[in-house]
Amino acid sequence: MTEDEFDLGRFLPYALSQAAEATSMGFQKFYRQRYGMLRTEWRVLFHLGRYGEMTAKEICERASLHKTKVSRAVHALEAKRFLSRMPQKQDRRLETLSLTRQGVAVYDDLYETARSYDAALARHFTEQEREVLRHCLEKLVNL
Amino acid sequence: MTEDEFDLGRFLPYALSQAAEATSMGFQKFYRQRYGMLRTEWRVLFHLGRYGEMTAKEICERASLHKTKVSRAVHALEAKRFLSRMPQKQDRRLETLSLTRQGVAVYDDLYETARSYDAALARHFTEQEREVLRHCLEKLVNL
DNA sequence: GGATATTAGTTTGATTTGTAACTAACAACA
DNA sequence: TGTTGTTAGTTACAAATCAAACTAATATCC
Repeated sequence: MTEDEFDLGRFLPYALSQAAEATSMGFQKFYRQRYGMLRTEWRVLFHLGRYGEMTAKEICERASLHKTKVSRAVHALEAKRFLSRMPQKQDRRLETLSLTRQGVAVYDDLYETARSYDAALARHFTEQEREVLRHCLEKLVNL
Repeated sequence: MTEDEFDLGRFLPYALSQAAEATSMGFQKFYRQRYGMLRTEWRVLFHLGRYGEMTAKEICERASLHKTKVSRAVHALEAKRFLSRMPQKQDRRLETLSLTRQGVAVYDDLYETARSYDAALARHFTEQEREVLRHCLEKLVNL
């Protein structure tokens, strides 16, 4: 293959999708098998566990998720008793979402799982490679 | 944030998904708006345009796509008259797929578009960063 | 106060995806 | 030949996603 050949593997959106797919699938089985959760549910749970209680709106912004996705994830997490809602007095459109005791336990478990899953991935790269990778990905997201 | 803090942005599957999402959305509008194509259709079209005629099975393998996805994309591309099928004499389960003249024109257009889209992304990074990025993504896919 | 516009969140219907069962053709081997 | 197994591709049904319309509450402006 000459230097000039433009191949799918060199097309950044494709290469990123494939890598994202590969690594996400590996982690997905934890939250799916253990807790029957979907990807959006895991993200919402993570945000609440990591940053504390907040409204659905705030989750949308922080996680760059559409409000319908968040709405459904919140319902699903509520049905699993991982999350509870508390209407705000001063603005009854808003509800403060927070994890239940059980939700916190699930978060703790998945947090540690994510951490070691990530560490296992990181082991394939040098510190310098990780730096560059992180930097590139961040730049692409905020592009 | 301390060095020890493990954040979503540092979780590789998440960072990759976000970056993939961001870059894919940008390119998606070309094949969607111009040709009403879905992502899988674009990938199938690309494979046929780039590597020449082949069977659905071969596309599945090369593109790491499930056979139902390919089946549906092939039907869609056929409906758009971008692709035609030619049953094989020696094994009638197989059909050789190839792009029509129109399909080739679409491929040529999207190929050039992808090339310049990718070049635009690449401009944000140094040659060294691109190398590391490419290397890391490839490793993650074959992990 | 009352009309109009925003905002948070939900619901609905259409599109897309995933999973598993299915069909048709071929292969292997008694 | 006939039985059993495999393979390529399709179909059918359930699950998930997306966009747009909707509801209820608040804000704005006259």
